[in-house]
Amino acid sequence: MKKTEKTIYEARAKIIKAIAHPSRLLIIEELQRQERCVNELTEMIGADTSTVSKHLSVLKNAGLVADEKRGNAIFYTLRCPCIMGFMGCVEEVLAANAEDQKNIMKACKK
Amino acid sequence: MKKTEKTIYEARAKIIKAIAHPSRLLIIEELQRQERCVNELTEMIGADTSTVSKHLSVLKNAGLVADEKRGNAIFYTLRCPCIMGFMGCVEEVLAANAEDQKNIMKACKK
DNA sequence: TGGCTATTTGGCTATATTGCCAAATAGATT
DNA sequence: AATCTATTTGGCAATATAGCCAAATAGCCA
Repeated sequence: MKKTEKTIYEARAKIIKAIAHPSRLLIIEELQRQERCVNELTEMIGADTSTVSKHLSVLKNAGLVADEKRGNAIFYTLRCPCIMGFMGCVEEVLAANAEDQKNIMKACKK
Repeated sequence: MKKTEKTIYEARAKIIKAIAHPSRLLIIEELQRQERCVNELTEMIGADTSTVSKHLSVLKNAGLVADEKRGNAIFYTLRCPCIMGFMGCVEEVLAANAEDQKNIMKACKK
C-alpha cells in the first residue's frame, strides 16, 4: 500500500470509525429526524452528559455533524443525510447473517 | 436507550466497526473487484500475513466476506457488494470537510 | 453579583484493537 | 515420510477508545 493510498484509506476509516458506535448510531439516526441539543440526546441515550458530549465531538471532528448555539443550549444537526443510506446495507448484512444462522440450526437438527 | 434498542445498535455498530479500518477498506474494495487469497491481499497491503489473516477474520465474523478453500489457498469473496455504496457517502463527507477547510483558510487570509 | 443551566474538558481506569513474532495446522508436492 | 506453501492461532506490547467523576466554562436569569 503506497503512502498516498494509505492516507486516503485512513481518512475514510476515520469517518466510518466515527459512525461505528451504538450511541453514535442513535445520535445520527435522531439528528436525521431533527436537530437536538446535548441534553436531549443524553436523556435518550442514558449515559453521562460528558460521555455524550464526547461522542458528539467525535462526530463533529469527523465532519458528520454541525453545531449551533442558540440561547443556553447547543443544537446539533446532521451534515450528511446520505449516511442513512449506510444503514440499509447494514441491515442487509444483518439479515443475511440471521439467515445463515437459521440454516446452520436447521442442519444441526438433522 | 432500552435494552432491545441497545442490542440492535450494537449489532449494527459491529458491522460498521469491521469496515472501519484502512487495511480492511482496501480488502473490501479489492474483493468487490475480484476474489483474492490471503497471500495476494497481504502483498497489496504490505503487512504481516498474520495481521491480514486477522483482518479477514474480523470481516468474516461480521458476515461481510465469505471464504472458500481451493487447492492450497483460501479465497475470500465479498458477500455484500452494497457496502461499496457506503463509500460514495464517505467521499461526500470528505469533500465537504475539504471545502470547509478551504473556506477557513480564505477567511484567515483576510 | 450570584446562582442556574447547558456543555466541555481533564483525569483516570477498564477494555478493545492493532500488529508483530513465533509456533501450530492443513494440504499439496516430491 | 519429509518438505513446502498457505493460513491461522497464541502471545505480547503499544496504542486507542469508552465511560465515569469532578472541575472548568459560558451564557441566562433573578
